[in-house]
Amino acid sequence: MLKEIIEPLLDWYDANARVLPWREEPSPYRVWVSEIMLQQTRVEAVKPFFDRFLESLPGVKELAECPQDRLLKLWEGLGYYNRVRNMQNAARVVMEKYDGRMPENYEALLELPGIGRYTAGAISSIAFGIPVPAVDGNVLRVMSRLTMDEDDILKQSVKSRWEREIGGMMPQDRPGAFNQALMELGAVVCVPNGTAKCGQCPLEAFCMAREAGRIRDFPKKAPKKQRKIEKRTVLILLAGNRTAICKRPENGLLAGLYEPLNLKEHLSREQILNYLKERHISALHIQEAEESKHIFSHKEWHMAGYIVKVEEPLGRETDDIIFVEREERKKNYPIPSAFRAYMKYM
DNA sequence: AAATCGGGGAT
DNA sequence: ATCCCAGATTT
Repeated sequence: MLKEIIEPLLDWYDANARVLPWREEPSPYRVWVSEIMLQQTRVEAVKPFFDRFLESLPGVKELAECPQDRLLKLWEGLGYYNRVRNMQNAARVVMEKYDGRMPENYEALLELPGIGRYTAGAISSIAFGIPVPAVDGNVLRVMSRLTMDEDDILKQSVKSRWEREIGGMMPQDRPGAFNQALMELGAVVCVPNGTAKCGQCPLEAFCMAREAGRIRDFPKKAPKKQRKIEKRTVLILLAGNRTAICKRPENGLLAGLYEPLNLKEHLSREQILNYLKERHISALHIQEAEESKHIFSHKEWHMAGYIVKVEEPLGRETDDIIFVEREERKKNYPIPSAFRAYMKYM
């Protein structure tokens, strides 16, 4: 019976829970921010961002009122930037609809932008003590191994089934600890890729995959499709001590962030000159920089870089291009990691 | 149901 | 190189 895992799991968690910034004082806002940051992102990656974010935006009101550039700058390098844009939209709803206080209710949390079933369950259980499940990738891996479940954990139907299963066995007195214990076990003991540390697992005696010596065979996952390769041409425009950056569109990849000129395909010097001429930018000199590859989850950019010295623009702007000094750029403009190779020129 | 959306660390 | 992460939203 699966319910037998509850007590040994909670005992293990009490003795082994990691000390994490968001566990010190699990207020609804702090739990919310941590859960959004932790979506598809490891604990170690989130650590440097969490305290800085909380210090800069200590509450729902500050988050709701924060200018977008400053908000994205706090998220710069974390990835999946719509997470923080959605969270700000949710903060504005919380201000207007709930008088600035997070709703103490799973269904109401689920309605907020950026909060899905997992995050609503995590906030409900950890911050409010509501006995609802929080099923993430860790939990699915642990459960699939415990029961040798052959189903593909990427399927929504399988996640729903485990939510129902776990929802029916929540310890009513410690739902937050139980959810975190399952995730913690998956994160530090029942780790992916067949390297599980079964000797340290409090559930070893209950684990069917362990008994069968088949930990490596679980969880089952459908193979993922190949990434698309996109050729890009990146132009580092230098005008005196200023460089050119452009704001990306409000939707889609890297929405709202800034970047150097980033053009489709690999362009010849002639094509580059034509492009600049059409935008009334006088190029004085073009120098090849290194090529660079950046891998996203579903596509790759193969970038050819050029350093282009241009005449000082009369005003500050040409079209949507802004010329800024290095220190101002570093302080105020969020730029994706994809351009890391070229930042030394800017 | 499938595609989109980042980045980095482990293997 | 491949995997995968305290997932959500859009198509």
